[in-house]
Amino acid sequence: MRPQKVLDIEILTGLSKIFRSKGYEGASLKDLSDATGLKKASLYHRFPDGKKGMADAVLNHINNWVDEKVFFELLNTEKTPEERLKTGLEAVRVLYEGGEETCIFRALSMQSSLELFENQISGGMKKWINTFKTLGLALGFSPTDAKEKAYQTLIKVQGSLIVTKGLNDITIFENTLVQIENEYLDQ
Amino acid sequence: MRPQKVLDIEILTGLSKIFRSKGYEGASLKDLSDATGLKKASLYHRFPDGKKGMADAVLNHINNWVDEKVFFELLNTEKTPEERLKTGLEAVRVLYEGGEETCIFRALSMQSSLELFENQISGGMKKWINTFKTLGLALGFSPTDAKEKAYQTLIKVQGSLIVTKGLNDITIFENTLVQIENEYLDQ
DNA sequence: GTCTATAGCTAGATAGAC
DNA sequence: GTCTATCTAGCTATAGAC
Repeated sequence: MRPQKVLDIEILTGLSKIFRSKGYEGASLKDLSDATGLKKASLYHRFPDGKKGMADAVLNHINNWVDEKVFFELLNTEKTPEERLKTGLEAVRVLYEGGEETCIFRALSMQSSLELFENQISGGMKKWINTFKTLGLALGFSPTDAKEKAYQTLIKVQGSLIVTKGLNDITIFENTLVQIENEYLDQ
Repeated sequence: MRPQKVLDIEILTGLSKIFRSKGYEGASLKDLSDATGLKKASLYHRFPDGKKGMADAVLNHINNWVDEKVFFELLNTEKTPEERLKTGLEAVRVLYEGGEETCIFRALSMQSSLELFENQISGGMKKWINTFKTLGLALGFSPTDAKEKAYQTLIKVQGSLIVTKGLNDITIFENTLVQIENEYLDQ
């Protein structure tokens, strides 16, 4: 077999950059080709299902990253709940590059693309909520409060990313992360 | 002059439905034509700047609606601040059809379209924040708290709309509105 | 596995009749 | 003011050489 000119991880990084910034409809195969360094036909060789397959791969890649970096930290029982919160939110900061990057869920959840990716998006959001709920319980919240706090955490992260983009001000994202941490610890 | 087959308001309603659900790149002229009942060439007669002009008109239309229905209520000094909050949030509920509709800011703020509409989007968000800050002051918040509360209100509305779509559950939006109201009154 | 070349289609936009 | 017909460019996707 001929060696891969571009590594899988590099391809996923390039595809991710385009889908997250332009959305599904806004991402053209030319964009995806330029960002990966592979010609269109080569992308189709790697992803026989075409653009849909590329976005699926990006969603899985990011969901896996979040599993390993964010959720693993939040659930790592070798640390105190307070430490878990801190390192988990630090991973969230990295995931969104301090507010510079959008969320892939947001980028792929306009009507037409939401139909294609609803399982991965709703699954990812549910896992997010369940994980933060678990952390809330470890911090002493009641089940009801922990669940509500988890929803609010997801809502605030998503909302702050939107407002950060709209006002072109990454301090909004950063302030929100700090506020989330304080609210978990303040109770 | 030949009479308009379709009224301006009906056109704006149709265009708005498409742009809000599909985003700028995802909205085709065929979509826009079908939704308004006007053929493509007729749309170009009404909007000489084409698709960009149509989205501009939708943004202005919605910004005006929000001015008249949401901000007017929030600032209406003939009522108590508590009443203003209640009726203002009720208008927000109508704006997003209880969580069924997306926000036009969100729909038009992917990278490529954000460049086209950044002034209207950032202007609209700033006005939102200033108006809620004014209400917070009327409710007795300190300037710092009122400003922070206003940011959080915008963030929560935007975030709850994203999560509502992702989980296909409009109770998330509704719960968020109720929570916003309670937090303004609880202090 | 990657490429050039191209198919087939739809996009946004325009010309000109009525 | 609205329409049919059409233009060009770009789109997603595929064929087949290397």
